[in-house]
Amino acid sequence: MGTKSPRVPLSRERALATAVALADAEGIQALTMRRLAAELGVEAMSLYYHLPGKEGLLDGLADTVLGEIEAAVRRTGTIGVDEDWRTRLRQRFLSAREVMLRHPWAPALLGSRPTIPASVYTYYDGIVATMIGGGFSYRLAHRAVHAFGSLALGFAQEIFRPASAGGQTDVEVAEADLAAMAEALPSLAAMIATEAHAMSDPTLGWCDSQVEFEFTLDLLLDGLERARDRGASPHSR
Amino acid sequence: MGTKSPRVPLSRERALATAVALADAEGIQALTMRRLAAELGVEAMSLYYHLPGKEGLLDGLADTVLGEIEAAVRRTGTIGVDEDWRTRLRQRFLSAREVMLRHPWAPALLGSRPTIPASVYTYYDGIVATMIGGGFSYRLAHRAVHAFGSLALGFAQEIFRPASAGGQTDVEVAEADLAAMAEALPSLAAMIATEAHAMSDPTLGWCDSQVEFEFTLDLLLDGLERARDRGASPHSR
DNA sequence: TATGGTTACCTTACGTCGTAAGGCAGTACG
DNA sequence: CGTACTGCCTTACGACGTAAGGTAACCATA
Repeated sequence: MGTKSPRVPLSRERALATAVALADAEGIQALTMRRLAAELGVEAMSLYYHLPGKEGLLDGLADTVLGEIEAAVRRTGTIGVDEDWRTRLRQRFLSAREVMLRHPWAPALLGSRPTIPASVYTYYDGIVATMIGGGFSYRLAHRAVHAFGSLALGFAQEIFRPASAGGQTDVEVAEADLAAMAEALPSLAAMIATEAHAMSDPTLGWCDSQVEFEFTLDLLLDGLERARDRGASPHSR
Repeated sequence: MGTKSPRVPLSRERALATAVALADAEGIQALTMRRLAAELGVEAMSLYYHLPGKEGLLDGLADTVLGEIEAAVRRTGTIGVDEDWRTRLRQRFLSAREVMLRHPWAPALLGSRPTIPASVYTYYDGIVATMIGGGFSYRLAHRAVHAFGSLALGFAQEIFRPASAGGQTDVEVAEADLAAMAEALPSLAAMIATEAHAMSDPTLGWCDSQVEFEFTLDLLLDGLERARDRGASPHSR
């Protein structure tokens, strides 16, 4: 023992791991630069050599959580590869939920990032890939992504936001470097390309969130009505 | 002319209205006590005579937004009274969405309140009442409330939260003063009473969020599968 | 008309936050 | 043997929420 002098020399990874632990233990509001530094046996300003600032720390937290989710998905996924789309999606969402229950602050954090983290796109790429593999059209996969909403990652405000309130971000990401994302996010890129191409009115952008909202609404109302007429649970087949 | 001396003497209502306008115009992060006071031609500490503090201000904002929603619901609702449950729910959700689009900060605000505002319960009471009137069981109405999730008010983290992470709030509200809420929220109270009574394992509380989550998941997957097999939109009938 | 209390606003100040600016030891390499 | 760089530290600034207490206007009562 001898807790003086940083034997482990402090790094972005160590800082992020400690930040996750601190947020888990005492809530996200306890996660301040000074407090995190103290937890690491260090002064606040030292963190700035490994993190670009508080916002950068939060972005790193978001990526860390998404990484946990991907790891959990892969873990349960390896048991039965080549499952059908339905069990694959179920595994994905249930794994995500498990991780989110471990980190109750994570959904709000993801929803509060001013720009959507790349790891979130990766996550959605997996969803779209699964659906395309399950025989869904790109259009329906797109609608499904909206319909899942908060089931997927526990937050959902973006459904209400018309693509970052100004035709920025989403649309720009899509149109500007669609080619660049094609390799990292093949399914998502293909979906966006297809949807943008099929758009009747291109002035609206490739995604009319009002239409998606109503689609989801009808999907749920239909399902509930059917459940009412049958008696209890879903599982139509 | 003559901007000096408060001709309008400042009040909770004026403060809240100005706060909404400020958040709309410059984002929720611009809403500080000093800034809001300046907007009202007053010093920061003067606000404390009409509001209990920053948290109280945010609670007031939440209630204000919910009030706007209820007003919008009533406005569209008066056109065709005695509609069926489906159009009534559609009107409700679309009205809520309209209001949320006017106040993009509102979903995150609602999701961040440490205790759920009473006006939110009122809103959900209306949903349950409509569903019961539409021939749904209390059980199914309960599941529907979970399934709607972020469709209803644009936020959804509570689905991931096991009743405020400790068996507090929700359950306590339910069991402690269930009788007290019965008059203000008759449908919600009846639903909770019924569900709590039908609970097989009372140690879990009256609501197992994992079960609700999986119900919603299957509801969506069923609906999407049906949409895939048919070709396009929902509307089964 | 004088007086004491209440109301509504203000001033000052404290502790906490994120972080800019710069200091100062070690280590690495010419 | 410098000397430049790295990694951590100290100090300080402005903005935040708000506790404590001051002050001026109003208003009922004597």
